[in-house]
Amino acid sequence: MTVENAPSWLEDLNPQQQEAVTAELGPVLVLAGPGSGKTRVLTYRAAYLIYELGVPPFHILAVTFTNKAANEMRERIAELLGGTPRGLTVGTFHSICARFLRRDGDVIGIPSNFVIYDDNDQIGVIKAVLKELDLDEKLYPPRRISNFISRAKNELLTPDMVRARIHREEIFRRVYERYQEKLREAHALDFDDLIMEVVRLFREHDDVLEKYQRRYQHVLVDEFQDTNTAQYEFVKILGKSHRQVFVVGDEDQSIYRFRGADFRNVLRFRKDFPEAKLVLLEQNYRSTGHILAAANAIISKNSSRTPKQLFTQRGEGTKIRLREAYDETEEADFVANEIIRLTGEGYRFGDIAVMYRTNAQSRALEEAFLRHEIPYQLVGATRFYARREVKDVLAYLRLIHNPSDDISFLRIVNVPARGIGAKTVGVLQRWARDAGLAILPALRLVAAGSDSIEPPPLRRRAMDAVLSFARTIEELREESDGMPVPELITALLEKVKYKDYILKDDSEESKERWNNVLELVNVASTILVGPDEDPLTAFLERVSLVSDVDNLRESENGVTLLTLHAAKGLEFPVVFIVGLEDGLLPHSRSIDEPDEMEEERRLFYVGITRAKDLLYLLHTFRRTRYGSSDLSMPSRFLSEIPKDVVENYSPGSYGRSGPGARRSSRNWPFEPLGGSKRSSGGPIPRFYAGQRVRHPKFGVGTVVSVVEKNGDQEVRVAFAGKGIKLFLAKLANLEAV
DNA sequence: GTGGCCCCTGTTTTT
DNA sequence: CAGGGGCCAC
Repeated sequence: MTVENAPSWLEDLNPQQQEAVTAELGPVLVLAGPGSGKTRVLTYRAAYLIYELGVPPFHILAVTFTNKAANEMRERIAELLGGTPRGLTVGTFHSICARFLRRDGDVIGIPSNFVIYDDNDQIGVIKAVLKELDLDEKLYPPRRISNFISRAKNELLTPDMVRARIHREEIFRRVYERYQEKLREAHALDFDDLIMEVVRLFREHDDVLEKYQRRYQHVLVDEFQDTNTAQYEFVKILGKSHRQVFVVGDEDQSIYRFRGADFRNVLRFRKDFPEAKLVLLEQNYRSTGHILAAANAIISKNSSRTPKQLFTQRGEGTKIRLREAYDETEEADFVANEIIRLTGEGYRFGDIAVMYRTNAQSRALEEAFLRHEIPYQLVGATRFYARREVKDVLAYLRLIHNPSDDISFLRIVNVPARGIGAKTVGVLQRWARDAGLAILPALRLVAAGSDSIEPPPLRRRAMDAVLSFARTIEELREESDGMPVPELITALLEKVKYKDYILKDDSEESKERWNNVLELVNVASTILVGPDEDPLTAFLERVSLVSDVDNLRESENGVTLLTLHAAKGLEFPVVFIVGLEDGLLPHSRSIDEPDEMEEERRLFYVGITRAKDLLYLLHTFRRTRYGSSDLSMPSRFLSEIPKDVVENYSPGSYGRSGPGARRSSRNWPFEPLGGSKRSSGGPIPRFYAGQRVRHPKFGVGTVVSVVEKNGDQEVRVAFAGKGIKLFLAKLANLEAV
């Protein structure tokens, strides 16, 4: 098949896109810049295989990283072909692997009703292990250990394969070992296991591997630069026999290093599939010229990349609007006011996104939006599924589904309170462990009067409470078989009197909690269950594997608030990026590591390239972090943007020229925003406690305290009748009297 | 065993 | 600033 006789529906692709879509069978690597039609190429390729080459959809596997991307791909393919092709598999790495394991995991000892442990569950298991091994959480922080374990698993390393170089790593390794046993006992897998275990399944069982290779003769992968070693291996093994592997990615948008992603998998791919056809997509259909120029300038500073030069035919467009606000409150206010102004120009709220480096930054924005009555939707942050009440209900469901799930057992054994305290729980844990069983299954044996197990050493009262709890779960389990999940949730809420527990006072917070529980019932009723799936299994799996962006409703007319990470793959006519300060972007944790710095730069690049028409870049003069306010420096990345694509922007109605307008910094190539009165330069006065000073507005006062900060002084001055005011020596026009 | 208070600490990004 | 752990009083 060549481009010349391509069917008409390929005509809306540019030559490079066509080249990729109609590439001969065999491995294909598409390196696609932002906005160059990456997803389009992927969906057209799938459609092309089916429609032109007559490949049965059954033989196609398309893999993405988020459910949202998977759904989009499925829909777009359906649009092209006029209906969803039967048997086509589209899903995330995690959901696909979970499915494989439910079906075939038994040969490597994975029960088909396994639960998926999330982050918090993992920490819970690690803490339990630390207690068991009598290790101090202070010395061996669970968070670190979980990262350690995750990193190992992403590299496909089992505990015995991890080589510890220092004592501490050896401890981590042992915790990993015991952690893994505990997961197995609980019939649980964590996120990383889903991938790693499938790879193990494929490696250890040729027959299973061959079955999947025969089924999936075409493998398509989106966002290939985000794969970690385990995911790469998954793709490689599956494609080994037929080599029909079509991957699309962009090294410049690799922003998940911290969770094991390695964009060098692109290079590895070229080595493992040397015959791979390489296609570069450089034409950008999204952004205007100025925005693209900034993006190109930023990313070209990175050393490890395949040079690409994006171009657009959209014209130069509006210059980038750069602004400094005094602090995060003013920054948010500026964004809000500007959004209102833009809606007057015909933009809709839904056209606009505000992006930031850390979730904590969303707060100031939310507050401003509430004040200005701007509708918004927040992606991520305090996620619905992380809410306590939601997790409680899910723990009940998980325990019903899988009685060995000790983490869920521990979570709810005393929720609502039923007189089973920490001591009792401790006894139960030790007792079950010695018996080599999970807690609930062990209790079941006791309840059944089995003589294969000694009852736990508990007092009568505690024992009764525990057995009653076990019976409750057992009854729910019996009643629930095959029951639709919403009904099951309702039944269990009733049975354990969860509503009374949540609504024990009638605060707003309680009501909101209860609403969340009801929302969960609602979610359960919207989940699609396949014909051969158990409803509860399906529900729990969908819920475990949702990502933040999955919940983004594009149809809704609200401003989108999201992290730069969550923004990847999206586009908006108007984008605000806030908090462009050293320490935030680039993040302070990355500044002394060159590789990390390159990743921060890519993150900025991803943000910039989300914008179609208007891009606003904001930073503050001072920012409150961890409760205290510090002076901030503009992000060093800002100085990498060519000056001629930036407009120093100050909208008419909002022309404040606060202290932030003045700055002398080598980071700072841009003209200050107008209005500065204070002459720059000249010696900055030094102050000391007890000194008498004069302020132009407050008059004469006494210095109460002086704190040295970032080369400046924070001066507290008491004024008679006006209280104590805080100033920065460099800015406030304080003079010694 | 429960609930409340206080201190302390650790603060990135997430399937 | 906020979540968690430790400690205390019921």
